[in-house]
Amino acid sequence: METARSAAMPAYQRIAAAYRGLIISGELRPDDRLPTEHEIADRFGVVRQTVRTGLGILVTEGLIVARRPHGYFVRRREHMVYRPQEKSRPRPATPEMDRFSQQIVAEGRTPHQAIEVSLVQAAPDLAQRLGIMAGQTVVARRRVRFINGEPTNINDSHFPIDLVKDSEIMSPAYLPRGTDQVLADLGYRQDRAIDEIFIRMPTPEEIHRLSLGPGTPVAAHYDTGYTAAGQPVQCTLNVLPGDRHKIVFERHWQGEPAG
Amino acid sequence: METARSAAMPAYQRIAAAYRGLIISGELRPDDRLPTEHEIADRFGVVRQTVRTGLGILVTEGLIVARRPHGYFVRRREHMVYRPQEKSRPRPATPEMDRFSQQIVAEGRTPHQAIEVSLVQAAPDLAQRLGIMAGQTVVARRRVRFINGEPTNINDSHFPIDLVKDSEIMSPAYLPRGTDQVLADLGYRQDRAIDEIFIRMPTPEEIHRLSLGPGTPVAAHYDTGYTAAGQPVQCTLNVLPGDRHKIVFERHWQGEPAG
DNA sequence: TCGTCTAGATTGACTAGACAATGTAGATGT
DNA sequence: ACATCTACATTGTCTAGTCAATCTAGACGA
Repeated sequence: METARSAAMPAYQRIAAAYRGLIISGELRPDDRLPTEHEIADRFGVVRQTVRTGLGILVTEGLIVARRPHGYFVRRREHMVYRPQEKSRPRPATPEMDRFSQQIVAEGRTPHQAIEVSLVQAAPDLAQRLGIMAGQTVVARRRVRFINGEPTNINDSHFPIDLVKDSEIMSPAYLPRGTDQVLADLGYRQDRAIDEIFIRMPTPEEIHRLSLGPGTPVAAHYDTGYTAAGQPVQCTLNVLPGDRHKIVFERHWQGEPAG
Repeated sequence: METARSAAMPAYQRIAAAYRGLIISGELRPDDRLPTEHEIADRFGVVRQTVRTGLGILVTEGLIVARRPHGYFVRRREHMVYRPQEKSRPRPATPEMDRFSQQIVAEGRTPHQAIEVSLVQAAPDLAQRLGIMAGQTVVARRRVRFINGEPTNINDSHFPIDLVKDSEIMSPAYLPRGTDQVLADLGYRQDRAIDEIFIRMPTPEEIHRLSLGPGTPVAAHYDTGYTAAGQPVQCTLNVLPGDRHKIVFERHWQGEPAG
């Protein structure tokens, strides 16, 4: 268990570096157990608290998890593919499922979602994207999507209330047509969207809704849809935990043809 | 921002929640100073170590930074816009600058980059994307991009050595044409790319190259380019610190025209 | 056999200190 | 006036414990 720069680094960092190395090199594999805090403390000649500080780093890096009273285990991660581009393709003709559910079923897994509709005051970030004043009322369709019973991502759609009041969008029921089609039928067909993705640590609310462990960063994906006239008509915030997703899209070259 | 569950929550979480609330609500603004650990300890009736645990959470969430011996400060963040789509547009006719530098100069800031070329053995993730065996040699053009003297992102391009040996790509000099054009001139014109974005905490190497503070997640953006024949010819890993970037792209609807 | 209870191992939270490291501001000396 | 030094406040690292919470495996009992 060599430690590189041993002398210069504080003990807790040496401990973190040692086990990080074992994990990255593959010597410790997913679901493998680390020694107990007491054992590590003895090996490195420090007290338990120092070990905790070191392992705490690896926990916040998302490399290990603590399971009391079993010990620390190397974390396993598998990524669901998230394709923002798919949203602007015509929806396949299976009106009883949205794209998310279709993809999950195609992967042989079981989707589930709970929709909740509420009226909220637009936070500044949302208001700016929807072109309204902060604090104005918007309709929020908030949902957490589950795969095999586990919360996987957040999908909160927001609409200016003037556009959708009295429409189906106000109903917490699942809309087979999709909200984009409902908006189109109301005369607000979208033909352009701007996607913005921020990388950050989750808020406590997000941690709660997604049952996130510590050390899990998220991507916050704002999808703002515009009509041909340039009016923003919806803004959806997708929150994707980093340990459960990869974002994938494809590009084809514009300009002179290949040859 | 009520603290809810106050009684049930451990003290260090109450402390974190309290100051998190002050920051999110805007009561504490960027660059504002928090009370000292001792003061907070007195206010909450705990010892300093408990305060440190609580503030440590906010540090790893990226909300505050500690500056010794001045105290804790609310972190300021501004995002550089990262547009993966731009890469597949024809390059504007300013051969002395790449797209990154062009964008930065247009924003009135000063770009800088240091390129380093080396031969490395392909790690499994890279090998898979380039369609070669893990451990085979690839050419790596590694660079850290700076804005106003501060490291901002990592851009490491990788090429199978057979394709580029003896070409300009082996030179650590800046290539005005761009590596894509060099590849095209060698007969490997790309016409398609797959983008994959992972959200995770940075490795120690990335922390070092980018001088990242604690609590900064990154987006790891793999850009793999293919020829018309479907052969992967380059794989670039961009590492974007979450506190300095937002990823932006735009979609236009396919399917029936708007109306 | 089957359920229940208990002891034990392990992580979680916290106390009460000590000393080190690091900038700053003020004191000091020339 | 200027440079240098020093005291100090603050965070960083670490020790040495205590008690709580949680889950398991094995003992025990009906």
